[in-house]
Order: sequence, then C-alpha cells, then structure tokens
Amino acid sequence: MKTCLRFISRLIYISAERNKVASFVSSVRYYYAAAAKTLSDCRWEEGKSSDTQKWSSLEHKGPYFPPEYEPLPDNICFYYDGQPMKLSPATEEIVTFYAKMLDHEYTSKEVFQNNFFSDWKEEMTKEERKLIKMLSKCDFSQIHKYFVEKSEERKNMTKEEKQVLKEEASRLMEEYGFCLLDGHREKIGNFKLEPPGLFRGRGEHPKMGKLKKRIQPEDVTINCSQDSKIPAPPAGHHWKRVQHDNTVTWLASWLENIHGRPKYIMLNPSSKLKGEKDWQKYETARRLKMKVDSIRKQYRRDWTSREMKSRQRGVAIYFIDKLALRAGNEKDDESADTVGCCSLRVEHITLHRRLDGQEHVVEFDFLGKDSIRYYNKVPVEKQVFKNLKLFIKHKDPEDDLFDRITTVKLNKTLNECMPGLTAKVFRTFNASTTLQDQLNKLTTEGMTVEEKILSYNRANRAVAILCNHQRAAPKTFEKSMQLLQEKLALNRSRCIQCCVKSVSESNLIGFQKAVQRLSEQLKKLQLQETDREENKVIALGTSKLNYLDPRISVAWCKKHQVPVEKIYNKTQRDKFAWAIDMTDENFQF
DNA sequence: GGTATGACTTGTCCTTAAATGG
DNA sequence: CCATTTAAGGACAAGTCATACC
Repeated sequence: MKTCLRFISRLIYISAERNKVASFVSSVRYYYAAAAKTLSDCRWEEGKSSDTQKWSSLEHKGPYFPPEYEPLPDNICFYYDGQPMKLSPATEEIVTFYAKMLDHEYTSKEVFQNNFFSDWKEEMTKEERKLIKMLSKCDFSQIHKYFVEKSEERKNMTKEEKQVLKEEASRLMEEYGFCLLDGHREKIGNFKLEPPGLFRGRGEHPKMGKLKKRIQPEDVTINCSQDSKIPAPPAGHHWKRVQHDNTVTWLASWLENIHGRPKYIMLNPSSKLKGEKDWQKYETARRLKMKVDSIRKQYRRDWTSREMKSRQRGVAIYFIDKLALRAGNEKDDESADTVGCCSLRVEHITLHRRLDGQEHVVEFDFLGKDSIRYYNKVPVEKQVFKNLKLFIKHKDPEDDLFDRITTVKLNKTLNECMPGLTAKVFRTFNASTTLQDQLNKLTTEGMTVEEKILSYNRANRAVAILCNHQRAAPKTFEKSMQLLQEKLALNRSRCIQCCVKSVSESNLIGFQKAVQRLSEQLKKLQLQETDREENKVIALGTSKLNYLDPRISVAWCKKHQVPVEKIYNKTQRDKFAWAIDMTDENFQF
C-alpha cells in the first residue's frame, strides 16, 4: 500500500488536475480489466473508453525538417564514361547518397546497385536519362573523396567551433524537442524528420539501395488538440492534414516510400504516457506468472489432442514459453526472409533422436528479427519430438512447420487463458523471471560492489542469451582485451616488486598497505576482464530496456546497497523513473 | 474467418560525447 | 592536457498485435 501511494503521488502531479487522476485510474482499470469484465456492462464500457483516450490536451511545434540539399562546389564533379558531367541538383543529391557509401561493402551488392540505379534513373531529367545508361560507367570517386575530407574537417574542428554547434543543437532541442501534454512538458522521442538517403535494410533485403525520398510538409499529418497552437508549416508550404485524435499518442506522421508504411513522431520513453504503458506491460507479465502453471498444463494436454491444429498450437506455445521465441507473423516477400515461431519452416529444424548423449534433440537454425541467426540445440519432451516428426511428414523443406495455425489464432487462444496475454508477454515474463532468479542465486552478502555488479551483469547476460540478443563483436575487442591483459601483468609484477622492497626495508605496515591496494586493483581488473570476455557478442541493452521489470533491479540495488547509477545510466534512469520511485527493497517480480 | 492497415514496441548499428590514462 | 577508448544517445529498421474491413 505504501508503495502504491508513493506511486500515486508521483502520478498525480502537484496541481492534480482531474485528467491526471483519470488517467491514473485508467491504468489501474486496465490492470483490473479481468475483474472489470465481471462488473456491469456500463462499468466495462467506461473502462474501455477512458483506456482508448490517451490525452486531453496536446500542443507541439511540429517536426523539425532536415536542411535543404547543398549543391556540390564547382570543382567537384561526377564523371560518366570518363567525362565530367554537371547534374541537375535533384539528381546530384542522389548521387551524393551513393558516393558517401562507397566504403561500405553493400554498395558492391547487385541488388543494392540495381535498386539504386533504377530509382536514380526515375529522378533524372530526360537528358540525363538519355546519357547515363550504366552504373558501371559512373565514377563517384571525386565526390566520395570530397565527403571524406569534409568529415575529416569536422573531426578537426576547434573546441570553440564544436561548442557553437552544440549550442545550436540544444537550441533546436529546446524549440522542437518538447511538447505540452495535458499541461506537462514532455520530451519527444524523435522530433527530427528522417533525412533522405538510400535505404539499407537488415540482412539480405530485396529493397536495399532504394531511394528514401525527402519528406515534404505536404506529406506530414499533424496531430494535436483543437484548442492548441497549431504548428506552422515551413514558409510556402502546408501540412497534408491537421487532426485532433486523442485516441493515439503520436504528434506527427507520414508514409515512408520504401514500404509505404506510416512512421510517427512520438514521445520519449521518459514521458509519463510511455512510462505508464511500460508499467502495465510488466504487470501483465506478472499476471502471467500467476497463471503460467495452468497454461503449461493446457499446452501439454494439447500435445496429444486429436486435432492437428491443437497439437501444433501446443508445441508452438511450448517453444514460445521455453525458448522465448517471437510470435512470427507472416511476412511478404518485399522484405528479408526472416521467421519467428509460427512462421518456422521445415528447413529450420533438424530432429535428432539422439545427439551428444541427449535424447530428442531439436536443432534450430534460422534467421530471426533483424536477420540475427538463432542457433540452438534443445532436448525436448518425447511427445514434442513425436509431434514435430508428425508435422514435417510429407512436407518439403520450404513448407511451414506449423501449417494449421497463425499468430492471430495463437494469440486468440492465449487471450482466452488470460486477458491481455499474447505471445510476446512470455518473453517479458521469462526474461524478468530469469533475472530475478539469477540475482537471487548469484548475489551474496560480503561481496564488494564490483563483484555484485559482475553478478548483475551475469544475470542480465543470462536473459540476453535466452532472448538471443546478439551484437557484432566490437571492432577493437581483441586489441583492448590484450591491453587489459598487459595491465594485469604489469600490476602483478608491481605487486611482487613492492613485496620485495618492503621486506628488504622491514617496513611491515607499508608492505601490508601496498599489497592490499595492489591486490584490490588486481581483482578489479580481473573482474573487468571476465565481464568483458563474457560479453563479447552479447547485447545487454535490449533486454535491460525492454524485457526486465526495472523494479527487480531497483529492489536489488536497494537491498544490496548498490547505487542505482551503477546499473542504469541517465537515459535509463529517466525511462524507469516510475520504478525507481515506487520500489522498495522487498519487491520481487 | 481472412487480410489490410495503423499504432506502438523492440532491435541493432552508428555517431557523438564522455571517460580514461599516458 | 591530449589522444584514445568506451559508453551513451540517436537513428531508423523491423517486429507485434489490435482493429477495421470484407
């Protein structure tokens, strides 16, 4: 109750307008949605309507537009077939996008080149199109060199010049970076519109190299409240539309031209709106904790169902639960070929009756979100193994493993088990549960703060491994590791020298002090080394930011006297302000 | 029921800023 | 104090899922 009150007091700002209270009530109401279901229709409807309303007043300055294209100086030129050629500004701008990327390996890919060339041709003038027939005859090297030099210049700017730029940026932030939501100044997440350029995409993307067009004010829809000061479009322009829809949280939107999907300008994670949503997410995951035993029983029953679709659903939910797989929506072939649970194909698994001394092993090998490889060998229950054999019977490698289910049907089932339950809740639930368990297991009293932090990172790492959060090994990893090794060696020899010296001088107190100091340093370095090595290809950030209930970490910090700054940096502390405020040391997920 | 659309979360990488240590 | 290394922050792509529509 104390915790709850503290949180309420944070949410109800000092002035405590009615809408603040209402919105807090709506959050609570969401949490008790299940209970509300049993109440009268009227109450339920009320809960619903206040849940879809996201704000009662919203005012902002609109998006910030990137600077106009600055044509190349006269001495810098594009060459076609060895001949210098002056291009129209629009065509030239596109050329600069390509020229800037020349160092990147992907400009050598055929898909990239073809996409680029055909989009580029579309923007050329008639005359240019007549002349420029082959990309291989295009020479961008002078333009490339020009931009390399320019970036070099930027790097070599004086302190004063850098300071000027910094001040300009902060002015921009002041002017465009905040909005007024229900009377409170809130930080915007991405107030700058995305500049034009060449689309890269992740993995083997069929659209790589396509032109991402410049966004015009005429493409942008503004969302704000009716009575607010409507943002002014750039001089001589007008907005596509100005709307006043308080059931959505975005401030501006436009359609990006690569996939034709909407993009938005939204609030920063530090905002109250986002914070409450985040809190709700973890509360849903905690409700799953209460319900998970019966859900597990249910899907095990499904493994022996007479119906194929039930068996498939049972195995799919088992994977989602046990392996933290994503739901795996269907994708069109206009994007990279990646899969999640429901979109797994026969070719993505190999069944081993026996492997490395284990029975019923499933070998997974597929590309998941962002084309990150998921590779895992997992022993599964005998019945799961049997079912998988059944699912792949008479199928080709490129056929769907789960051909009788979709993410929509799967989520429908989950929602019937528990209101608000979807596939992704399992990831949140399993991640947070793992962190809690690992922290309980790895932390002991008597550890130094450094040791505790290593334990925390290890717990965090266990989660990242579960969720398959990988990163490319840092470019300078080997080098910096070696450096650390050298430091360690130096430290060790110093320790020995010091001993010898002290003994020869019969300086016992000096000896003890020095040895203690050096051995502490040594230990610290060793911890650092271990941590770094274990983290080589694991990304901790994603799980920390998106999957781990921050209250677990805050409670752990309080309980073990670790300053919360050691675990969360400034941005993270802002995002998790709600948790830092409301959590005491006794919180358990 | 299935599909399309829209809104929102999750994810990695790259640039910039800050920290470190010689 | 400066150069180098490391961490933070930002950019923006790519997922999930609810709802609209048919």
